[in-house]
Amino acid sequence: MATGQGVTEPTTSWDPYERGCPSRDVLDRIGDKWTVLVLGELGRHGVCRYTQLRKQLSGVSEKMLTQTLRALERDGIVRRTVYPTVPARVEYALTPLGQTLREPLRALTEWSTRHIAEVLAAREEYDTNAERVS
Amino acid sequence: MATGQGVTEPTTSWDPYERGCPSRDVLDRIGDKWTVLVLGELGRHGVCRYTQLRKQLSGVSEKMLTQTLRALERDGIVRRTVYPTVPARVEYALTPLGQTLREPLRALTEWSTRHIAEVLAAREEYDTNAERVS
DNA sequence: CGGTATCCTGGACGATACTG
DNA sequence: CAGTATCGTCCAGGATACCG
Repeated sequence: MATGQGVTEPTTSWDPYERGCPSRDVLDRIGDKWTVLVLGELGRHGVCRYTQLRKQLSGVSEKMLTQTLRALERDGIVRRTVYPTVPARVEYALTPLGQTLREPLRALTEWSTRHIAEVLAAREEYDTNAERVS
Repeated sequence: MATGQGVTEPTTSWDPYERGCPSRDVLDRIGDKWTVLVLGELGRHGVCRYTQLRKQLSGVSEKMLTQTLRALERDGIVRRTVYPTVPARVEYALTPLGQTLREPLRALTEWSTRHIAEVLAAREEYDTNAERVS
């Protein structure tokens, strides 16, 4: 919704990837497999180390966890702090910008938990009717 | 964030795809390329015909538009009405459930437009520092 | 007008091995 | 401990052609 809002002529035809679209940028980031889960852990625990995150998000590969964290760091949403001990110790935390993302994500998560039952019911009905036809 | 909230033991290790996760379901849907844009059009115009949507979302292929609309219909978020005239006339609109999605999506869109400048600035700084290193 | 059907490609994602 | 490097797979998404 409202992807074109406040950008340029919302009522005119418009390719989201031609001009820069803020919502597209953000959705491309949070739409991937692990970003929201990582933000969730950082939101709950405040500060997390790499291995800690790996354990919380069981199933994430090292490659994807690193990639996700790097992307978030690059976007200024997560801060990465390296302590030059041996062995190295790295801590991840939300930046102030990252904190501001919590509320909109919470809204979306709340919608999900509140309405998932309706969605699943609709899905089942749709599939049932489809098989009546075939 | 909060992907595991209210599901099962948020503090325990957990693979988002093993058990059903409402947030994953929803993110998988709205994270794709066209869903949010389609919902935006339907939110603004109330009722849209197929070709109308195609023109608004320039760049969308027939396949993807149909696929996106079908998925939303299956989830009970969009209602599809066929008028058996010749040639056929099909109208799409948000269901009541779809209406409730507007607010959380609006929150996310507003975050995007409000903070995109900070994100882009962070990105540029990150890339600049990276190239200093290499 | 409002779609299906088919083929194809790039990139997201995962598995595994290795390293400062 | 916290990664990097490499390879392989799968599928979202696009191009094109055809249809009731």
